[in-house]
Amino acid sequence: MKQKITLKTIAKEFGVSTSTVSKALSDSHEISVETKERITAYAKFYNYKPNSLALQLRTQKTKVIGVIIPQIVHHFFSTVISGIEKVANERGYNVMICFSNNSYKREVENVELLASGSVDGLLVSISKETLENDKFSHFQGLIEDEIPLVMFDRVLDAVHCDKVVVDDQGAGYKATKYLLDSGCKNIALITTPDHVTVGTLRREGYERALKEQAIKVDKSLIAEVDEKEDLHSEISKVFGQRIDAVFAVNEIYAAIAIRIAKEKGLKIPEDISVIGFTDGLISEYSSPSITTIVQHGFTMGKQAAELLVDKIEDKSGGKGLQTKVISSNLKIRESSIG
Amino acid sequence: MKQKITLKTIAKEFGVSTSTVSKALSDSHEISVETKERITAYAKFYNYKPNSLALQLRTQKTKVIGVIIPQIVHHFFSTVISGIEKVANERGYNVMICFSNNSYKREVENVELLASGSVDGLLVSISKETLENDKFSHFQGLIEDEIPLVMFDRVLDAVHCDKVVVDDQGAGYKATKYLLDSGCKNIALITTPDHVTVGTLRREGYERALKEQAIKVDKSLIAEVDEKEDLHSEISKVFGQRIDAVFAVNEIYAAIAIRIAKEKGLKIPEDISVIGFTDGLISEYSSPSITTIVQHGFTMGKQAAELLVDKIEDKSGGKGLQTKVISSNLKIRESSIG
DNA sequence: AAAGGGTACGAAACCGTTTTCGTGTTGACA
DNA sequence: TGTCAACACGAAAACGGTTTCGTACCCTTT
Repeated sequence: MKQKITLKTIAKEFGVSTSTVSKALSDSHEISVETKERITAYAKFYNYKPNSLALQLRTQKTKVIGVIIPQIVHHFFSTVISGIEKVANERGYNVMICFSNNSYKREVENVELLASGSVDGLLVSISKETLENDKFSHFQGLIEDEIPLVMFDRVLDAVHCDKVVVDDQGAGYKATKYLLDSGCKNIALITTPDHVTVGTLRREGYERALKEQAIKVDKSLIAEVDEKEDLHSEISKVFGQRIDAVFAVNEIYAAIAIRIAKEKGLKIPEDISVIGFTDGLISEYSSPSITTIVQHGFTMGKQAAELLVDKIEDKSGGKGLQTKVISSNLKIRESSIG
Repeated sequence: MKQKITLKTIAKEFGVSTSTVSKALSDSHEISVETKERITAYAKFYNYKPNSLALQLRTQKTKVIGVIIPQIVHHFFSTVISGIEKVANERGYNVMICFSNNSYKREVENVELLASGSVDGLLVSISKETLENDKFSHFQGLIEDEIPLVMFDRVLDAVHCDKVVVDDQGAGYKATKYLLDSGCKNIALITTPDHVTVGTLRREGYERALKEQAIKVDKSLIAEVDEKEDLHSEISKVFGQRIDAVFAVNEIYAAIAIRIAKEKGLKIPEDISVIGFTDGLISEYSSPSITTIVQHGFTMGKQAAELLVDKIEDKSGGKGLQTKVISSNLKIRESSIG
């Protein structure tokens, strides 16, 4: 990198002090009009830009917000990031992104790195491993240092900070209720293992909707599928039962369910309805297109960022800790009976 | 944010100078063992972390690389980012991400922002608008300031910097050749308007493969579809012709082609083969799954980042400007005849 | 006793900027 | 002629580190 032009360079050029140059460039009344004109002209010509590091050191503000997410190659997280970037940009902040890769160790490293002065605040979605082990001392440290922190989507209840979450329970309820209302009786649920909070919540919603209509929860209709296993064969199991609908807790499970249904010669939605979660490209472009719960990742990102920036700029108005719940809604497509 | 603990704080506590503390913490031989022990113990207890801004100002290095991409909600770009982050992390760098939203203005703003001292180098994929207007003075500025710059995927030929691109022409050729070899005669091409370089290159590959087999390029089989238009009706047009294969330059176009084929009662791949570009989730999980050109976004991200970090650390070894070409390959699935 | 050499630490410069608090010069006014 | 304000600018501190270059002290050596 070439030696950049600094206040000192300019000062030397004009035989004045750096303070004079600084003031001239900020159009201070202390400097004569003539001097100001000469200096600004020179600065513009040589494309002078104040060194942001120096500014940051002085003001103790970096105008950067750090984001830690489990992974980026995931439609939902991309949309969240997109929302975060939008408000960050509007409010004059930049975004620094790190991935935990769902590993506890990487998450801790990232937190420490970002917290050591390079960001004004942190936006975090917890990694799966951290969720499983329920360790959170790295966040406790942030809170002691009073570094603004907002968690979103995958949160830790034990950490006292602002949060933005999806109403997963309500969403599970909505999806199941919709299937019941459209005449389905035997609804299979394809979910994740228990430790992933969101899966559990969606399941609770599912069970609540069934109970409300006095339908017993049939465990043989529920498949807990780990992402590492053979998805196709795991999901096939529930097709052994007599079912007329499938509620999958994510897009991919839904797509696989559709594939299996087709293989078994079932017509969608006539013989079986399928409903997914997360409104991504798969749901939109597969044929038949898939009815889903849309999660509003963009909204979630925006809200989380707003919350954080308010906190950083101390505009939260002493509201204390907030937890915002983003409600989701159903987007009805071809894989279910309207 | 709480007042953080600094060298000065510690120095005052022990009645020594900041230099002593600094040296003690870096285990300098100049400091007595006893003093070192007392100071490090204290520092550990109070969780002292050197302020990274101060370090950065002094060393003139931020250990951050800036990335500017058109959009994040896009499978290919997510994978690229993922690759970038991987090597950045391995080599001790952080990643700062900005989106141009395909707008020239935002791209310029982002470049200026990142270039004003907050990053050690820049990784850029050009926005569509910039590509259309062929304006690139903002990059010229970077080059004059000798700020390391690597462009990837969507690049500007006029800017002299390192580049990492996909072999789009070769990929177009490969896809077309494969279709021809499997017995298809009338291959429709669904591409983007001309100004998007990648679309043009893929088309060239398509035409080259046809010519090689002495087949005339039939313009009525080529649809130039803009993303803003009604994709379904635009793509429908080529189905008016007699075709036995479709080569789409992206996943979404391919998915829509499949949908149209189904609507027309055509069997895939018996009546018509479909091949896409970009190996995303749609291709993998739709049924039938879609044969695609896989682009190796992860590899691209890694290579781009390697190139950049080498440049930053001056390890490029005077190789001059490099352009790396990532070759793509075909992933055969259900939508075509193996 | 003078010279030499470790030992253990401090002073100060430096990175680039902003900002507070002088300070020298000029002109006006009493 | 002395006083005072206004003007235009400079010196220095501050942000938080690292690093170079002293230097005071003590012990050994000749």
